[in-house]
Amino acid sequence: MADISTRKVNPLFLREEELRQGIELLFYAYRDFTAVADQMLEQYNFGRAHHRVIYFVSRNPGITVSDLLSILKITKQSLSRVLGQLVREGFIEQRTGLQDRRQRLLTLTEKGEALERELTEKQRALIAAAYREAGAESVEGFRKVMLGMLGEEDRKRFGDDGPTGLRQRAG
Amino acid sequence: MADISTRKVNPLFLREEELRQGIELLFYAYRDFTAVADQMLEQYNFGRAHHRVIYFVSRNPGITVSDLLSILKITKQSLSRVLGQLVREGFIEQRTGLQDRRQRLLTLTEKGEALERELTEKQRALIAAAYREAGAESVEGFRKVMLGMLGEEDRKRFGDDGPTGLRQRAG
DNA sequence: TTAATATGTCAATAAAACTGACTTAACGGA
DNA sequence: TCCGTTAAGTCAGTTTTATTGACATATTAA
Repeated sequence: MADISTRKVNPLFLREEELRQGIELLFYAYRDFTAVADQMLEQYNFGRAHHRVIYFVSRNPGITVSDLLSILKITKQSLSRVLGQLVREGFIEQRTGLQDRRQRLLTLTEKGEALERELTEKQRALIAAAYREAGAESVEGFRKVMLGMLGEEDRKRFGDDGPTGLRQRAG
Repeated sequence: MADISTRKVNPLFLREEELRQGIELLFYAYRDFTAVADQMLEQYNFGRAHHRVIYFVSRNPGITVSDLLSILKITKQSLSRVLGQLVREGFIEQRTGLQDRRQRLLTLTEKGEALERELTEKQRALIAAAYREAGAESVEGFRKVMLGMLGEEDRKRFGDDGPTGLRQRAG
C-alpha cells in the first residue's frame, strides 16, 4: 500500500487505490453477506431471489407486484416463478386490492414471517457486529457513502415515507 | 417509521430499523454498482463473472488460478469457462510459473487492460462521487463498517501485503 | 365504450452456475 | 528414483436462474 513518500509524490495513485479498495470492499461484503443466508435457503430449496421477495414483502406488507418488480429490477416472469412457489408453499398471501381490484397485495403468512426472521437473522447479526465494532460515528459515515451511491429513486426509500419509501396501501 | 415517541418507548425498534436499513443499503448499492458495468459487458457478450476475473487479475498481476478461485469462491469449472473465453479472445495471458511450473500465472494483455479500465471506470466514478459527496470522515467510517463485515481472511487483503493481500509471484 | 393498466401465463431459450470423475504435468519428501 | 500430493484443465450431465415476446384476463378511468 501507499507509504508516506508515495503519498507526497503521487496523490493520484492514492486516490485510485482508495477507490479500488472501495470496489473490493463492496464485492467482499456483499459476497459474504449473501453467503450467510444461502446456506439456510438451500434447506428450503430456495435461492436468493426467494429471500429478496420475502424480505421486501416483509418490509412492505401489502406491496403490489409491480412495486416489488421496481425494487428488484428483474422481469415479471422471473418474479412470477419465485412468487408462485412462495404462495403455493404458504409463505406469502395474496389479497385483492381494495381501491384497485386488479392489484394483488402481498403479505407474509405467519410461516413466511418465521422464515424471514430466520433468514435475515444472520445478516442482521453480521451488520450489527460491524456497526458495534465501528461505532456510531462510523455508521453515520457508512450511511452517507452508501446513500451517495444510490440513484434518486432509491434514495427516497430511506426518507420518512415508509420503510422502503412506497406509499403503503390498505388491504 | 419510528417517530420520536416510539424512539423513547422502544429503543430496540430503532436498532432493528437501523439494521434493516443497512441491509437495504447494501442491496441497492450493490445492485446499481453491478448494473453500470453490465451494460458494457453485454457489448462483449460477457457476464459479471468475466468482469470479476478481469478485475482481480488486473489487481493481482501474475495471480495463480487457485488464488483466483479462492477470491471468487466459485468452482473450477465455472472459472474455467470464463477464463478460457478471456484467454482465447486475447484479454488474458497465461505464463508458466518460474518456481513452480505447474502454475499458470495470469496477467492482462494490453487489450485486457483497456477493457478493465473501461469496465471499472463507471464503478469508480460512482464510488468517487459518493466519497466526494460524503467527505473524508464519512469515507473512513464507511471503510470501518465494511471491513467489520468481512471475515478474517478477506480483511487481510486490505492490509499492506499487496493490493489484494496475496503474496505476489514472479513470472 | 375504449385505451390503458395490473397481473399472470405460455413456450422457448440462454447463461451461469453446479457435481463428480478423470487426466496431465510437476513438485517434493522419503 | 518412487510416490503421494498439488495445480490446472477437461468431460459429461445437470440445475438454477434468468431472459424474451406474445398473449389472456380482469379492472380501471377517461
